[in-house]
Amino acid sequence: MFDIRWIREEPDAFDAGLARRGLAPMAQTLIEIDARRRAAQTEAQELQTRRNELSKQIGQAKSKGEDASDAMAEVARSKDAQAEAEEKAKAAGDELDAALAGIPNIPLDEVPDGADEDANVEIRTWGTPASFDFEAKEHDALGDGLGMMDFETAAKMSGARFVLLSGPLARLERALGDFMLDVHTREFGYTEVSPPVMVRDNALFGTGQLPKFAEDLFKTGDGLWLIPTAEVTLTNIVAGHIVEEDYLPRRYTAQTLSFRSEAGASGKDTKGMIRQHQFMKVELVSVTRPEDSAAEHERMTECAETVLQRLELPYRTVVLCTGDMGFSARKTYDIEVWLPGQGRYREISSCSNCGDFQARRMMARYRPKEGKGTRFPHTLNGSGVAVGRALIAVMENYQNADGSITVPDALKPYMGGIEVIEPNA
RNA sequence: GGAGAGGUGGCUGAGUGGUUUAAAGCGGCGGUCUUGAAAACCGUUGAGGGUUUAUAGCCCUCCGGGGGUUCGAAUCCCUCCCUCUCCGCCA
Repeated sequence: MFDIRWIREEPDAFDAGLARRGLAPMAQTLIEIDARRRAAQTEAQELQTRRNELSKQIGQAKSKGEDASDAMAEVARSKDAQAEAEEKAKAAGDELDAALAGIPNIPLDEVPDGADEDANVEIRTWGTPASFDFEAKEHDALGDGLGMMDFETAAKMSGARFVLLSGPLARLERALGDFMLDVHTREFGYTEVSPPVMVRDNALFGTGQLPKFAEDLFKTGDGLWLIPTAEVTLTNIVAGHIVEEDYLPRRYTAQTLSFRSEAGASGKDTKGMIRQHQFMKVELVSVTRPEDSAAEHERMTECAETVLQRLELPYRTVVLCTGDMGFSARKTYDIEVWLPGQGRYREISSCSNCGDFQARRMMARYRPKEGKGTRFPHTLNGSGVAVGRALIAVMENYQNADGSITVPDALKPYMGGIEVIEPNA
């Protein structure tokens, strides 16, 4: 959400930012609505000032037993005009808010321009894709061979895009989540959180999923939404609060299920568990002072990369171009893990700096040590990492010729003595 | 689901229609004292918006959200939301 005062002062910069997102200029329209709003508001306020004076006079006159009918008559006459001005101001304000709520964040200068993922820029790679002396299989073939990844049974009760894991493979998913939480809490200072996974409209408005992306979400009969990512709940921890500057930075992590309707993805990744309606994810959220968010963004991305390094999974990190970034982000790094079965890199984490875009929407503020008033902090979120996709990556990278999966060293403490996952007899 | 009690400034918490501008405490900030710190004492300290070159003034709004009564509402009425307590049900 943008500050209309900033748009008023820098309309060209605002429109230039929109253009990089492929959007038409809006500054002039917004400024016109805002001008209407302010004119009506000023008028209403002036009438209110007069009314306040008169009410005071009436009170004084009455207490002395004097006649106040002239003042009362004047108040009565101005009532309609004031109500009309107030109504106009509110209508224009609502119109302005609705327009602003649908405008995405503007990319930082260093973000590469581009229409889609083909214009993303690789900034580093880590590890070397292993070469197998047999034909590497995809995770769903491996899972089927193990007898521990069952799409049919899941489909019977839930439909497409669900899976049922069992035995050591189910445990491997649990081990991955535990391992990731341990890394982030013990080594990187994140506070572990166990948040709700159902939220109200206002929480999703705060992080930017609403009002524009309702179709990507699941909604319950009671009007609650299932979170598409724990970014929603972790970021909304600070919603509506004014905190002291010393409180920042805040760093939260949580392992939760995420729910996505995948409305726009029909026909995409229909095979396997790459794209599910429900998946486990460890999420990282940071709330920082504005001047710290760029460094925090790098740090957060390193936290996510550390998970893959410990698991010895080759990956590359890319910076998303303007056309591939999410609604609330001003800059995003994607981490893509190497999948030998698919023979390509696939997204396993996305780390975004949202600037003050979300903080404004959820009225999260802090009180600076120096100077007056309050400021909006910056919010960042990143997967640290997607547990479901990490499971896939481990399976494909640690597969053996006989279809078994070697447990990565980093996960052995979490697997209760299981070192190799063997097919069910 | 039934009954009841509440939602007040960064936090706790007074205040039931008019001597406007919400008491007090805590916290924060400044100062006195001290070699320094703590304690004590004194002072100060809300948010959003309009106007404006202005983080100066002046003005408006804000006591959960919305609506109403009144010349005037934290205070009265309606409605919605939320929190808490007891009962019922229940992982």
